[in-house]
This record gives sequence, structure tokens and C-alpha cells, in this order.
Amino acid sequence: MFFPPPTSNPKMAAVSGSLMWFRKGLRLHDNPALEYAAKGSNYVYPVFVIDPHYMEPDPTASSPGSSRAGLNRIRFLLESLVDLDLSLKKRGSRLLVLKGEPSEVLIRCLKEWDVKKLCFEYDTDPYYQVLDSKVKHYAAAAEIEVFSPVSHTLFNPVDIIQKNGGRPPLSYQSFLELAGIPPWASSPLPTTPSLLPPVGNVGSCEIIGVPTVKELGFRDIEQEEMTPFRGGESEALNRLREAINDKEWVANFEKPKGDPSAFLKPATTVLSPYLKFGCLSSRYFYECLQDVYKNFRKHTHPPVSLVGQLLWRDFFYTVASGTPNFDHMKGNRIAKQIPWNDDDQLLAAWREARTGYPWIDAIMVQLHKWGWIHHLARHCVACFLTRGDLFVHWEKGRDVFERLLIDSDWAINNGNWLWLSCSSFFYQYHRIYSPTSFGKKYDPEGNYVRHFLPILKDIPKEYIYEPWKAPLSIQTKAKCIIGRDYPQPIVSHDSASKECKRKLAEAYALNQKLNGQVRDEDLKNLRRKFEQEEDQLSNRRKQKQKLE
DNA sequence: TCAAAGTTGCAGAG
DNA sequence: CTCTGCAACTTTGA
Repeated sequence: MFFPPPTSNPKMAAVSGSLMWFRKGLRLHDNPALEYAAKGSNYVYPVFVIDPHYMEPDPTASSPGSSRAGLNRIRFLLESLVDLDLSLKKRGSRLLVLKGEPSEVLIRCLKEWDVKKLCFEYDTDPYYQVLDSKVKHYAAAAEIEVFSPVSHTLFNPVDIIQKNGGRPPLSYQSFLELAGIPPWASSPLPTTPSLLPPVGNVGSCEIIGVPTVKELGFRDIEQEEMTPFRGGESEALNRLREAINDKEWVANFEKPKGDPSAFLKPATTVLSPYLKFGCLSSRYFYECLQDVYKNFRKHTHPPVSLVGQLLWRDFFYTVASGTPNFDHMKGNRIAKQIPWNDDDQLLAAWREARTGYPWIDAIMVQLHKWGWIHHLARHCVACFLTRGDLFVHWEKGRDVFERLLIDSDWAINNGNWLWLSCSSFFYQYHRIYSPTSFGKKYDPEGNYVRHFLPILKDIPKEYIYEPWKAPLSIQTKAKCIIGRDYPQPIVSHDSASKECKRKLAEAYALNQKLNGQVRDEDLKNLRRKFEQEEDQLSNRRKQKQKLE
């Protein structure tokens, strides 16, 4: 019997190419798809497709960017691509950027190039599920091998759902029990390649360099309007190193104790945008944290610890991937059916930082300028928009966050809006964040508000969270007249929050009575009832005014 | 059936 | 900074 060594086999020596499709996972470290693409290939095509779905400028949008992404996130992505291209070039490769509908572009490339393997990171987002099935379908017909590993999350959501008998766990604790220790933790993660096969002949495919925001048709924004966070794997690894350098801080990290008003040095790692785009591997981050914990007799634990934060991410990925219509109230079996109002004026005031509550408005300004706000700040504004004060539909707020956050993540963003609106996971709707006292307890001087709302910078600290209570003499001295230079509060928190609680109690009762079978009509009836009650209330107020 | 638990509420007291 | 009282939701598990 004679088996020639593989290299002397003429068939094996034949030219073989791979296509590495980057979407998220914009990194070289811990990248199993890239590792597999490079293995045994004479050449590799590293591709990124600029997708008009996310990147087409929309001049009608409420702030610069596309209809689905604010300019901050688009810029963050482009910076990540530049960094990736640079890292590839250092290893004898380069990034091939193409434009168009991704599945069409990919299929064109597969037709044009001699490719035996197609490699890309598995993605649970519905948008990518649809894209990927189109591409996989073509690849199967063309007899191209597809390799699509799970490397964006610590766990494969499918495994956890299967362990739980086909349904995703709905509480964090049950998720932890099902998840256990990640399956990859016992063996080393893929190493960062030191050299990559060269790029093959690109034929007639139209390859561009990584575009600038201007080249994509966006108008450039002022430096001071921009996020202070730069995209890319290099930046992610620097930031990670910086965070885990302070070992005491890592070991004692407790998420709810963080200060949402800290902006010179944020109270968290701000690694979320890097995890979102996969500039940082969540598995590598997890390993680094375990390394730190090893040297401490005592350290914090999930849900509040840093590892706990990574597990929250996986929790939401798991629930989201196993819940049809996760991003909608209707048709979503885990979402309470609540007759939210559809008030675009209230929504716009919230979005454009015109609520008249400085704490809320400052957070919304930071969201616009930085594309990042502290987790508790997200809680405050989300609660205010939905169950706390304005009773606006959580889907509306979700859309604003999804567009403006540089770390916006489909599963996590929707999960948190379900949470904060008391539609799922969390139901204690009488626990409402105060739009005045919550910020005050972290930042009694109001430095955060003064920084993001400079119009209020000379209001004394006694009134900085409630400027409408300041006597006119003080408003004049501070060169900020409430009602002229800064709005009056759009609602009175005291009465608005009481109303919200009452409405939620009724909506919950309806959900319970109909046992999850709330129809459109039932919701409509309840909404009409709320509207009638509001009319009566305002009529009574008018009569009272008349009498006075 | 009932108690216990749930990542992070508020106001007020000490 | 920690504690209570407030008012009071659902899910889970015995």
C-alpha cells in the first residue's frame, strides 16, 4: 500500500482559493472562519460588502447618517475596516471592499473567482439569516464548501435552546444553569495568523478601497459632535489591555454601582462597540477576565461582574434567536401586549433632547454626540419614554437607539427595551427612575448636565435638575430663561408616572385575563378608554381654570 | 397554594 | 453608605 504525502498529490497541489466574507468579526484574533479559509489555500479573498441597507445616506433622517445608522456608527465601522485592511496588508493580504446588496455581490464574486471554500462567521440576526441562506443556497448548488462557525458569542444559542427543550430560557439564572462553562474553554482559541495567503485574481469585480464618510455621500460633521471612540481591532485590544491592567477594578466590578454621569472616564470598559462589530472577540475577553480572577481569592460574580456582562450578551442573543418577532410587540409570545400611545410629538421631544428634564436631555445629547451612553443612562431615558412618563411605544425608542448607538446590537437592544418597558423579563412597573433625583444622587453638582447642555451651565446646582423651579432672577442671571432658552418640562413627572402605573396595571390585568391571547381589538378598546379618561381629565382641568 | 427571588426605584432616617 | 417602608409585578419551585 502506498499513500503519497498530501503535498506530492497532484490534485492537492492544484490551485485552491477561499473567500473570507467579513461582516461582523472584524478581527484577526480568534477568528475561526479566517483560520479555516487560510488553511491549505493558495489564495484567500477577504471581502467586505458595503451594504446600502445600512450605509445609504438618508437626508430626511433626523440626524446625519443613513436611515438605519447614525454617522458615528458608520464612521466607527469604516475605521474598523481601515484597521482590518492594515492588519491584512501586514500579513501579505488586503481587504477587498465591494458595494451593493451583499448576497448579490457575494454570488457574483463566487461566480467570477475560482473559490472552493466560502467562510464567514455565523450570525443570528434575522437580517443576516436571510442573506446567508441565499448565499449558502448558491454555494451548495455550485459545490462550494461553506464554513460558518459560531464565534461572535460565548455559546451557540441553538445548543442552549435545545438543552432547554426547544425554548429559550427567559431568566438570567436559568440561562446560567443551562449555559455552564463555555465548550471552547478547555482548548486554546484560534491563534492570530502571522502570514496569510495572497489575494487571488479579482477579475472584473469592482474593488474599491475602504471609503471615507465623504466618499459614501455623507456630510462631514464637526469634530466636537463626534464620538471619542475610534473603531478597529487594534483600538479594541488597546482598550481591553487598559481595562484589565487595573486588576482590582476588574475583580471588584459591579455593574449597578457604576456612575452613569461619569464621562471624562466612563464607569465601564466601553468595549461594547468593539464586541458589536467583533473587533474584539467575546471569547478572548472572557479568557482575559478569567485570568484576572484566578489571582483573586474574592471577586464579583454574574450578574453584576464583568464576565456577567458577557453572559448578559449571550442571554439576549439566545432569547432573541429563539423568539419569533422578538423585535415587535405583536406576535411576540414573550411580550406583554400594552396599548402604548403613538405620540410623535412626545417622541420627537425625547429624541431631540427637548423634554425639559435636564438629566434626560443631557443623556440624549450624549447619545447623539458620542453614540454611547452608560447602561443606567439608557435605563433612565428608556423608562422615561415608555412606562415611566411618556407611555410611547418601546419600538419607537428602540429604533432611535438602534440608529444612534455605535454599539447597537439587534438582540441586546431589543431585549433591553422589552426589559425597560416592562414588556418582558422585568415586571415591577412601579419602580420608576426619577428624571430629577436619579442623576442628582451621582452628580449633585450637575457637571454632566452642564457639559452636555451648556445652555444650563450657569444654573446653580440647587436648580440644575429642575431649572423651572428657579426664580426668574436666577434664570436671568444664568442667561437661561425656562420656556425660552430651555423648555418647560413636557409632563409633570409626578402625575405622568402615576398615570403610567395605572395604565400598566390595567394592561397587565388584560393580559392576564386573556392569558396571552390579547387581540388588536382588545388593545384598541383599552387605548380608547385611556384616551377618554385623558379627555375627561383635561376637561375637568379646564373647568377648574374657568372657575378660578 | 404559597413563598422566594428577581443585574441596578424612591424617599427618608440614621 | 446602609437601612427601612413603600407598593407590589411575575416566574419558579417546592
